[in-house]
Amino acid sequence: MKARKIKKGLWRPEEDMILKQYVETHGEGNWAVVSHKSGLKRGGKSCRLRWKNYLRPNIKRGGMSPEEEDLIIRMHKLLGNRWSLIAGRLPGRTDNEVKNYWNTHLNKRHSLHKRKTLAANGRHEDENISATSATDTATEAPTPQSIPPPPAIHNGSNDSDSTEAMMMGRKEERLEDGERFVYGCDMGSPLSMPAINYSTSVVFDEELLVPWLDSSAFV
DNA sequence: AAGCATGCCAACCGCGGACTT
DNA sequence: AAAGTCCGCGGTTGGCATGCT
Repeated sequence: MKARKIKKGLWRPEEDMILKQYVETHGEGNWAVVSHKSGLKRGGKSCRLRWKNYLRPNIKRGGMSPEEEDLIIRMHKLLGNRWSLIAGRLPGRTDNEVKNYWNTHLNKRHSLHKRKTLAANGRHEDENISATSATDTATEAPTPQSIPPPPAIHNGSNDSDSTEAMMMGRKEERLEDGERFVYGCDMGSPLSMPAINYSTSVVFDEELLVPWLDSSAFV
């Protein structure tokens, strides 16, 4: 069969217009078909990315507000590099934007703060980390009262959480019993179990956390 | 003014999971 | 059940803009 030549690199305004018009007319989904039928010489993945990150309605561009920044920091502390999950809590922001913002602004700031804190406390950085997680760069203490409590009772019928539940349940973050996550974290969140020292770790049930994250209370 | 270094961000790549045949 | 395809994710790279020497 004849392989189409795939164009790469920056998108031109004409290409944006074509893709936008096509998606608005035919809808999202099946990006391989979109790229073919719209006449764009782009791969399906490229079309999808461009639409999702730039052309979609309600995309928010520009600098992050302090509130957004704070939310990113706190979410990253909880979730690690789950950019799509974090972006889901920031209306109009994309995972790519959140990821870039973290890598260019917050990550640097945090490692600096981390070094200062460790030097001041004179303790080992891995101390009190109870389980493997992707939160290796997150150490700064957020404002405890700003995080809403998780739901008290698990709603078992909430199947809209399946995607996040699947992601949250990735094996590398599961403990031996497969039931709970324990993240090294020094935040004083209501998530913490009463018996646990707030300054050392946060413990929560996956089944509780996922619907909680999915609730609008966090936005 | 020119060359180099650094910062930033858009886009690509590879992988894994879900879905379809 | 197996193979193929699609989709979405996180990591990484390329290139432009800006600052510094």
